[in-house]
Amino acid sequence: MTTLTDRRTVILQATLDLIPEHGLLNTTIALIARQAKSSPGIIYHYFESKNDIIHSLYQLILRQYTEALLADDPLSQEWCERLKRIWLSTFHYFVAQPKHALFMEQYKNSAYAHYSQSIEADENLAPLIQAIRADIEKGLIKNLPFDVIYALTVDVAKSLAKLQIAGIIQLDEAMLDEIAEASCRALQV
Amino acid sequence: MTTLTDRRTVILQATLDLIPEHGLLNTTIALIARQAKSSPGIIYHYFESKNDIIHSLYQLILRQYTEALLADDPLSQEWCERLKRIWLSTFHYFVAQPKHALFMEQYKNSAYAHYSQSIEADENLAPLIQAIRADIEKGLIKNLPFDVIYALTVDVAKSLAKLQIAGIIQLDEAMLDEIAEASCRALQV
Amino acid sequence: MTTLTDRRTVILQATLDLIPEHGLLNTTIALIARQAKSSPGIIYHYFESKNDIIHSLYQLILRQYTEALLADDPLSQEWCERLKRIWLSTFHYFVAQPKHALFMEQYKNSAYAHYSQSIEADENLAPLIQAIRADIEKGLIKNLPFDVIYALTVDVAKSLAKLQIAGIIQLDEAMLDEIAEASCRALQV
Amino acid sequence: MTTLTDRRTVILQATLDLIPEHGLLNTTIALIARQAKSSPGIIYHYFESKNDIIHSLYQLILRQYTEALLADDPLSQEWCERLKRIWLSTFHYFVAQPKHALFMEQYKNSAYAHYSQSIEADENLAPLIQAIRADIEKGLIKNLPFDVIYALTVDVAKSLAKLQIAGIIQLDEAMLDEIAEASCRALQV
DNA sequence: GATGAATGAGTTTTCATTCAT
DNA sequence: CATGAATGAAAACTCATTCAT
Repeated sequence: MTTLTDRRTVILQATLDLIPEHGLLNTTIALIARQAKSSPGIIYHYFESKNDIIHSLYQLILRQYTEALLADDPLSQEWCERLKRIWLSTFHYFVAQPKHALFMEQYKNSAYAHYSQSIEADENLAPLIQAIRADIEKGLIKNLPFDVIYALTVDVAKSLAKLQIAGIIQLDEAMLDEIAEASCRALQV
Repeated sequence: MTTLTDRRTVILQATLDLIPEHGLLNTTIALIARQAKSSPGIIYHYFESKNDIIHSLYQLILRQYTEALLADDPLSQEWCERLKRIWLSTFHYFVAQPKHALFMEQYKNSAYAHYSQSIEADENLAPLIQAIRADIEKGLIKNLPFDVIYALTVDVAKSLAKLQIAGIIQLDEAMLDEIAEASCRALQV
Repeated sequence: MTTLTDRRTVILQATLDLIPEHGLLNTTIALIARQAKSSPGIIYHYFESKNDIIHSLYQLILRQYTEALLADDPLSQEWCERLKRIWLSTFHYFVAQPKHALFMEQYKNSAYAHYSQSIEADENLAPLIQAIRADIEKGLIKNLPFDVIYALTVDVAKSLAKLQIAGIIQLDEAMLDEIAEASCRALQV
Repeated sequence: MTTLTDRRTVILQATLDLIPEHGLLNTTIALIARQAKSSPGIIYHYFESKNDIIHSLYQLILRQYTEALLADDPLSQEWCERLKRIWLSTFHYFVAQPKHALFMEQYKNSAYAHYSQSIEADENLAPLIQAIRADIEKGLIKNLPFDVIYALTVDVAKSLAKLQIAGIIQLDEAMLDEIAEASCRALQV
């Protein structure tokens, strides 16, 4: 028996399947409906608008990514290990979930995400932010805005993941470890 | 007397003025025509399609950026100084040309840029790529694909420039220098 | 125990509650179902179509109005008193039942009421029509088509009732009596 | 050479031609376009929305009606003659322009006219309202709100015009004069 | 009887592109 | 060269109606 959550998920999955190839704009409701083996009308039974679908999908992916990140237990680590875990978790997550990486990129610079704000506002990341703040206060890593630290670690890992997905580069574990290691050095006081 | 190049430039500038605010999708030909104090019809005299406008604008901005980059003479520098110049030139260029930064983002994840390829293919960057290759061969910097080096320097600088433009962070010259310095350390053998 | 008539009535009442505010068009089956604490499906058990609901509601209201009209015993009156009773009953009925007045207006000029015919065809009004015919034959009131007499009395009363409902005018009993009186004079030979 | 006004008029006329038969709802943009021997897209070159078309048409018809009314010079008449002229002008206008009568009815009780207000607010009618006010002050006609007087004259005339258009009644000039005369008596002090 | 998910045709609106002037 | 009216193929979204449960 299908539940409300199931149906929503099927629609979100269909959307996720289509966006990397078609783009946000060309992923029409009709296309989503067909991919979900459904009809345009029913989509509006589960979502208010195309906007709602896109935002819901964004939230879902963000939640899954942060869960994966925290599942790797970066909180209980020493500072450099913590940064490396964040870096490597991010890279591996998006290489494993290429559609997530591609969707996030599509989303970030679309009309759907028109308000730009600090990632510090993201509640999912709260424990991580606190841990890093503590590292800064202990004088272990440079006193930089969290957005800068994020850009130097997560964004870099995500961007290399995309290059790997696209087949442009092939980074092995040793190289990855080295690059992750570099982010420690970059942030080290 | 207006030349063909002039008219094209006016149209491209109008497009650039509109996209950061309206987005690629909502920057319609009619809007561009009005901004360029022209008409929809004449735009098709100078460009084949909206696609053509977007791509031409992309090429123009890319050329201007690489010119700015090379104008800072990174080629004749020692390896770390070279990387820092690339980093700082990129940051300053996009902070000075916020519309360029915003357009590039809009472009990168749109239906217009659907083919992804290595930036090594970019002819404008050829001399820079050669210089860095030489640094690698001399064993000064890590043996990484150029795309990775690019991601660790240019992309990071561009991404921080966008945060600065958005007002989310405020990096002063000292901090910038430190972060640029960090990219040396990150790539150092 | 709920009877078929009960359920139909609940649905019609729900429809009547919604139409004044939402209009005929925006009073969707889904909305009616919710208002009737029921479901879209079951509505089609009691009515053939939305059309059927609207027409049934129209008939119901028309019947209730004519009942109220005849309850005021205009038949046994002298001609002018009769016209005044019709006038005043109509006015008071629609002021007391504002939703009925508003529905009738919505209905009259909708796609639902596309066939226009003489009100003389309305069986409910038969006794009244006969009484007025008799008045005409006795030479008491002008020899005008019944539709004209109807327009000069009932329609005017209904239209003033709507103004009163809307709060545009405030007619007291004295004024009402005077206007009703005027309809006698208007029809007097 | 066609002017902007011409094109707008053609579209409004097409709309007016369709509404009596199809109703407001079923007069789709596609239908209007076909009737105007045009295309859906161009409609939006001349009007902002379907709403805009409907409202513009309403204003146009209202203006034409009030012009016809004032063209009959009711202002320079003695009070009863004035009322009769208003009555007869209204009747003849709508019999001559049946589509106008039918459109006005469709409009009045549609989602397009959602705010109801006193007709005293209608600027076109200002001189007429003043003349009637003066009549009231001179003690010639009853002291009633203008909306009531309007309902007793214009609305009645319009409503009989519609019956005549529908072929339900056939009023000759003598009868009309008599009914118009009756509105004097109805309003006489 | 009752539910509400599902359908899909139909509606308004947009916009790149063309072309008569 | 230049204009801007005109086209028409989508797109998002709605809703009466059906039907499996």
